[in-house]
Amino acid sequence: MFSKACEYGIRAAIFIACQSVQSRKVGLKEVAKEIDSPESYTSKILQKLVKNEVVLSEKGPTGGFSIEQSILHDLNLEKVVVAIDGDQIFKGCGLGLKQCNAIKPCPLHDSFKEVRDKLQILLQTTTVLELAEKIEYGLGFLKR
Amino acid sequence: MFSKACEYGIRAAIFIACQSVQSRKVGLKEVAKEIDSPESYTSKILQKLVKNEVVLSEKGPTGGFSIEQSILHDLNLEKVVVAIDGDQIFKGCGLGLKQCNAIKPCPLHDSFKEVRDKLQILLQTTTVLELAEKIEYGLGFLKR
DNA sequence: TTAATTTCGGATATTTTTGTCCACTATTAT
DNA sequence: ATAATAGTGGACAAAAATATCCGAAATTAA
Repeated sequence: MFSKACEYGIRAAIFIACQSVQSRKVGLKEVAKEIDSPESYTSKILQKLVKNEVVLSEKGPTGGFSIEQSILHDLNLEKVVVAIDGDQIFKGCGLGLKQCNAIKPCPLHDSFKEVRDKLQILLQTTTVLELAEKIEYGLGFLKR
Repeated sequence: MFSKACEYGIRAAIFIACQSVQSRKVGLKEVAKEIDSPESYTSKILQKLVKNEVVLSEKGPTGGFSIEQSILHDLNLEKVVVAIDGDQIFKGCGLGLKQCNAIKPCPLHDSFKEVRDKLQILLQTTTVLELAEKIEYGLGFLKR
């Protein structure tokens, strides 16, 4: 469904959020360890999230990644996904046609659109903060 | 959502079905042309469909691909997708955890499962034949 | 039987995705 | 100032997905 990069990106965002609610910054090593992802690759993905202003980064000792409170309070999963994978997952044709719309649809267009839209709404209405809280309460896990 | 291979595979199955309802076999070249896919790669995908008994192939002149009537009448998209991409799309964790279930779920588990299940039901309840008919009636297209 | 045609299967090539490495810059504490 | 620390950015490597090629096997028609 999502690319590996996107999966790591979502997990990372949730973990950073967990720490940010406690005003703690986290380093790359800790992120990679806690979400069980390859460190160097995770670094690239975090850079994307920084560029897209989802995550904040600070260099130097005492540096690390965090999510600003103002951002954290309306950061949904869609923003994270789009920052990494783009929006093709919401717009692309299920059967891979370059163009596919109501006027000239693939034979699966209508019903596939329903699933796609449901996914998009799920991502729009799910916040990173809410998932971070699940982790805190031990109701969800980021590895294994 | 689906791999490129799977997209080609579904389109190919639909096109072959179109011809099979008229008791016509089709060659690789025609399939690739009509669904706008790379010929050699399509050949590999068709081999998979043959191995999985979705499609029938005959060698030699007058040979080609077809779908048996008996199979055509209860061939849903799920079978085609599983033949090519396997069932990970229905079972895999949205956030990429190796194991993710109700007992130890990722924080997105429940809501993601809904979307995944909706997709699976869509594929189970959609038949290749029904899509082929859409093509016949000009209500759907396999290229562009 | 021979020639033509069509799929099969293995080897190979290309492209994209995933993953690693390292020198560089910024920042902090001493 | 200096040394240590942490993210950045670019080059590179490995793996997977996508795509091509070609000889072999099967089948048909002449």
